Amino acid sequence: MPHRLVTVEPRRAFREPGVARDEVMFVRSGLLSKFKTDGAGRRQIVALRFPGDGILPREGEADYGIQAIVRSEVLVGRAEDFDPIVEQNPEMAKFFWKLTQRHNSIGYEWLVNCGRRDSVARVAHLLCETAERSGADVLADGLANPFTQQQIADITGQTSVNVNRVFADLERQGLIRREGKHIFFEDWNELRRVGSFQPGYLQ
Amino acid sequence: MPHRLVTVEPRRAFREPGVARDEVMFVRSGLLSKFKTDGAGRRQIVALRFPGDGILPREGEADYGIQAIVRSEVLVGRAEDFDPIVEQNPEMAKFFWKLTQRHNSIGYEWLVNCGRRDSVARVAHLLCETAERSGADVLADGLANPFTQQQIADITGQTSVNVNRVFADLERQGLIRREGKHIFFEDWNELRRVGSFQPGYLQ
DNA sequence: CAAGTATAATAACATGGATAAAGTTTTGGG
DNA sequence: CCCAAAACTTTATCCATGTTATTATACTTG
Repeated sequence: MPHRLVTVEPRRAFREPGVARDEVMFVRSGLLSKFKTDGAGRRQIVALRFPGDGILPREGEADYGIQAIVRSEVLVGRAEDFDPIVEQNPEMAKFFWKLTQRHNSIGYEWLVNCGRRDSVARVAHLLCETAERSGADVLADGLANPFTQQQIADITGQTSVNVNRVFADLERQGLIRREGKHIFFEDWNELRRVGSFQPGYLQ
Repeated sequence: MPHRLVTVEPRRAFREPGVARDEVMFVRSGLLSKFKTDGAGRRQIVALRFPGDGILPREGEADYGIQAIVRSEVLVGRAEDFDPIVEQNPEMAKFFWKLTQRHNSIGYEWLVNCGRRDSVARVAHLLCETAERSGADVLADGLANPFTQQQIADITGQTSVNVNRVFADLERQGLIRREGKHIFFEDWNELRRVGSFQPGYLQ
């Protein structure tokens, strides 16, 4: 399938919401976010795309924008090239179907996170999920936290001020330890408990 | 495709979360909800299924439960019968693909709703979305509100006490009028504005 | 029809996070 | 290497929403 490799820098939106798009994207390295804004312009990050994840085409204009969390390499192809491949290849179709279902499950869990958990639990849950999805051996090496506190706020539906408080809290409780942007999990089990993180939804 | 017609009563869970399922369902009439619970047992409704919507099978156990909002007629088939039909029929595949994308978009919008809007806006937004999805001529006839206030709380991530306050508020502001469970939209445009409801995401 | 249960409405009180403002540290582009 | 911009941190204040409780009303079901 014809495609080009694009390096996406964080800090500027890579794709704006509300613009017609007919692209397929695959994350090769880095981390992308999908975001929307409410009427008053406040941003909500609605999904993350790790390496191996794709951003599949939509008919009409996409209602979300795309922004890199860290510098990312993205393979970009055209929907018209992608669609027939999936149509003619049942294994492909199945693969993307499962991927979409996985993203769906994560979306449901995020809704529970925003709707029903307090701020500490939300951040704890996000840290656990990110640790799992990043594929690193977090117990040994910790997590190279890719997010700014504002981004964590945009994911968990809070303000950056409160995220800062929550981090201080988690550290004071001895659940995490921070060295710069690196996070070590001092008490993984307790962090999971606090965030009521049950990784089953990641399948 | 072989299937059976099931009448689902509200008030009891139709399917519990965390149980293996290999069913496809199609809503013929009524209204279903998908729900999850956080660690502390607090419920979050993560999706609604109106007539014409389907609930497609997942591999492994479903992490969500299903409960009817109102008495519903549901066609239930088996995943093993459904899958080959979709695989062999590109138009079918395309139809379900689009349906899934629509549900996805709605999920993103719900996340914005829970994460970034205040309680009045959340309820206003839900009312607008429900009015649109129900397909009724809401300007003329209003909406036969299918939800309890507790269910609205479970959708919008609040408590039922606060939902009650919000309804009183919307009524006092002259945006809606209630007669029993029926809601008349006295100022649809203002309600849309308050909920920052942009129906584009419904496609 | 009676009894039990869910829903709705309202009140009083508690509190988690928002908001605002300002200072400090880190980052990255030129 | 330096400077400007971004990110982080902290404090003070306040209000929107949670919590808990009570009562009235309307369903459901035996």
